[in-house]
Amino acid sequence: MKELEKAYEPKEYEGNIYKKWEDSGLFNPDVCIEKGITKSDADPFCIILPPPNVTGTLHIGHAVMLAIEDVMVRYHRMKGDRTLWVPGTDHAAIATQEKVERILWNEEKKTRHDLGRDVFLKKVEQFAQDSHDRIINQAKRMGTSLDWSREYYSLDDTRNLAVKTAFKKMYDEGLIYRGDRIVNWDPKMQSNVSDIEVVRKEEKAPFYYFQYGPFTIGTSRPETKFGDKYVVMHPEDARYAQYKHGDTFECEWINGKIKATIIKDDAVDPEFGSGVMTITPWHDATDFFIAERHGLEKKQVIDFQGNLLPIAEEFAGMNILDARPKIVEKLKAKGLLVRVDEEYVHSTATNSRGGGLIEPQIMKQWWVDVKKEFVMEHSEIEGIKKGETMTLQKILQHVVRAKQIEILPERFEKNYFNWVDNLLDWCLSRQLWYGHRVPAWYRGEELYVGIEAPEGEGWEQDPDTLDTWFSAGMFSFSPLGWPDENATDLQTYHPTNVLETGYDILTFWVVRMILMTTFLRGQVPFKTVYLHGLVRDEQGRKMSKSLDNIIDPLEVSDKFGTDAVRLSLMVGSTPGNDTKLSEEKIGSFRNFANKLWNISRFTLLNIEDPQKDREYPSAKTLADQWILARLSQVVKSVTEDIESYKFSPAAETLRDFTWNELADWYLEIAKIEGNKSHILNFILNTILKLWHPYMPFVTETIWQKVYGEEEILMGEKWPVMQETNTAMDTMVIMDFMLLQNLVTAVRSVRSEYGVEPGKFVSVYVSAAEKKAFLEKNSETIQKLARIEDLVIEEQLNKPENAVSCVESGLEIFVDVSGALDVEKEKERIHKEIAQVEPYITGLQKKLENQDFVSNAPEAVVTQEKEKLAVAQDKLQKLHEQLAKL
RNA sequence: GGGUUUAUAGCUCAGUUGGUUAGAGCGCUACAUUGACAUUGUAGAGGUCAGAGGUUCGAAUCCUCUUAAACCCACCA
Repeated sequence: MKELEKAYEPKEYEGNIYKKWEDSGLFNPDVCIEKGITKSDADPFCIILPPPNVTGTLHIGHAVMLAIEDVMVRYHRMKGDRTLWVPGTDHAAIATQEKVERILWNEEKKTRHDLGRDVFLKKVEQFAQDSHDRIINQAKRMGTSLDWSREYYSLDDTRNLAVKTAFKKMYDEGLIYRGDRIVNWDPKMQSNVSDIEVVRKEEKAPFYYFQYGPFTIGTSRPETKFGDKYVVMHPEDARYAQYKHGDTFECEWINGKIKATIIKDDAVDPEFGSGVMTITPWHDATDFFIAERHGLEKKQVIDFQGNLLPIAEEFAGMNILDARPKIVEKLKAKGLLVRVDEEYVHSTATNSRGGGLIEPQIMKQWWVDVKKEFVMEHSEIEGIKKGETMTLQKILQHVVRAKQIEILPERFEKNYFNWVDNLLDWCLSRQLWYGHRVPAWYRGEELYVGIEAPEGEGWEQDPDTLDTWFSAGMFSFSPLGWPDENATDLQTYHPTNVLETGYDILTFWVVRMILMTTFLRGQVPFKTVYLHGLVRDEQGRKMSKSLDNIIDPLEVSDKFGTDAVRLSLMVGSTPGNDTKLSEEKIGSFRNFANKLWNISRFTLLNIEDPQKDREYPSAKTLADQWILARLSQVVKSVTEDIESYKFSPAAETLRDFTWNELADWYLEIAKIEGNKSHILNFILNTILKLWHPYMPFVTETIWQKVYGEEEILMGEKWPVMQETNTAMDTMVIMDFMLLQNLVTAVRSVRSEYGVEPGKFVSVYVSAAEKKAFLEKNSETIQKLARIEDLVIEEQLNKPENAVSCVESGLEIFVDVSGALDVEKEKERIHKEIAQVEPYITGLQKKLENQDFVSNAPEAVVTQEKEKLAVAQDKLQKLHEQLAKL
């Protein structure tokens, strides 16, 4: 006979199990088809793993993503779908380059410019490779059933071809243009960054009011004011009605007299400050757009290092932060400083990577025009026809509004539309070195955009690289073989089924994926977006190095087992909401994994000849009928929950069934009734399959111990839902509940009277019409409740020295042999009466209410009547018992 | 300034379209333990569902307002 060790030790098995999965080839759907596990014409199910950045290691957030996706993938594979989960990593241009630059500075006090582009890139590549290897190992440790044969890197040759092809196609269509626009320049990083990469931080800074001709203007940035020669106010502002748009005046300013022009524009908030401002179009986005609207001159004041240009005269060459107080000093000396608000709070823009202070600059950059019209060349999108005129923005709005893409939870659609409805052109180019080069070449005034360098001498490639999200925008199809439109994977698996990712990158990534995919392929990238929440520490704080509250997924996997970690990340969390994680929580799932192990251990000791494919077992006893009825309900409910992305409820249903019903009741009864080999085999077989997506290691380990090492659970078929007689099941479940209630009632009395757990008692039951039923199950009841003599009659009198109670319509008398305490009993019965009486009164009132009786559905009224009858019966019996004391 | 979310037992959370005497896990209390499992079992205590109104025969659930916390967006000169 096979036997399991006493406790489940994850460390002993996890490594081998993963290797066995890998060796089996079953992560690859083609192998599943070859081996006959999946039918070649089965429905495809595909998820592209959101590729982790090669900036370091996987954190707990990655673990959530891996766990949820692995549940879906393992479920669909077992269900028989042609299931593909594609792994990859992302070069994360700015994040990776910043990290390597920081290391370079800390270790060698060198900048990237000291090394030069080629040498620096070699260093980044090495760093990326190391990170990649670490990440892959970590992902494997989490038990992920990713098809490693299809792994991609966002910067590899195939993806580079995809990027160049996409860029050219969008350029040829006029959707990509090169132009001078204001960008977020990071002088520290020496690159522009996109709006979403900028974080704003609140800061208290002096706010200065200066006299500017007849006006008072306010600013927290005096150093930008050298070139200011336009003064802007709201056209409706009555205070300044006397000034006309285009009027000019002379006034004294920082470095002498200037000529200023009056501009009326409704971008000015009359409530703010004096309602008048001067503008610096080169270094402020709002000002830039005002200048654009009125065709005003723009002048650069600050250079790309963050120092003042010659326009600042005596301040030229100074860093802006050093110059600021000196400029204020000078204006004060000239009598132009009106007042200073020292309590002013505003927010400053910094680069989310590296923390550099953003200085807006006007620069020539590459952009995606989201509002330009173009003709759809190809469309499989419902509601958009081939040949129809669209804009990128309109497509983005359409596909979600028309439910071509479902966002879960639904409320994030609001975020999506908030973003998409206010969409601005997308700045593609970065002055970074690590990334896809812009596929553009220049020769004098000539510009060429293409896949390869143009023919002829003297062409120079654009030194800039592309925003990481440009390549990431193609991740639903570039990992499947695009631009080869005939690639089998692309044909089979696109559009993919689910994009599962954190809600924090909805706008970063999801929007860009939809944009790129709909334009380039005329398809949506995925049908469903499932957004998980962030994992926080037990106090709800973000995990960070400085708080030292980081839970490392591998560390806790070592300690508690990977299955426990996976479960703890899924149970108790709902899509779009953050979850709190603690080691205690993980520990409780470690306990559960061990429980499942011991359930299996017990089962194994009680079955002869374990076989995995047996016909549906027949039930011999009530308990058998009950557990099978419950099992099929559980199969149904778990299947439906997983299908509808309710991963936590599915696991909770399973856990409650496994622990509270199977282990606590059925296995105990199996010990009494005996001879349950076939049915135990069937139940074990089914729950191992049901648990497999959540806890792949422990279930696979048990499976191989039970059925042999050549067997692989991950390739098994998902349990089928049995055709059941619902009415019968309900009756069986009700009957079993009566048995449970009786047993629990007796145990409760025993506990209350301090009857020693080992001691047997006598119990008398007035069972009315349930007499025959209870007699049939008397042995089970006796053993479960430690009853020596169990007397069951339709109606019997309370024996001497017995404690009585009423449960499910039964009157139960427990002989506590002399320990009966009449006062205590009176008190107990009074307490119960006090509980039932208001309940009855409530129900009576409800049923006397004509509005209720006429308005409520009949079923509800009937139900309430039944409740009342049961409660009244109970009350009556309680009174009788009281009288007999 | 606009928007979103959260508020249910000491803690972490369930509670599907309004109809349960409001549930689970952890923790807590008492008792038990060499027979699958102390990573356990049995029994139990613990909640005016943030507050105030309203709709309804009926509200934890729908509406309005208030309070508290978290987050996102915005052209805070």
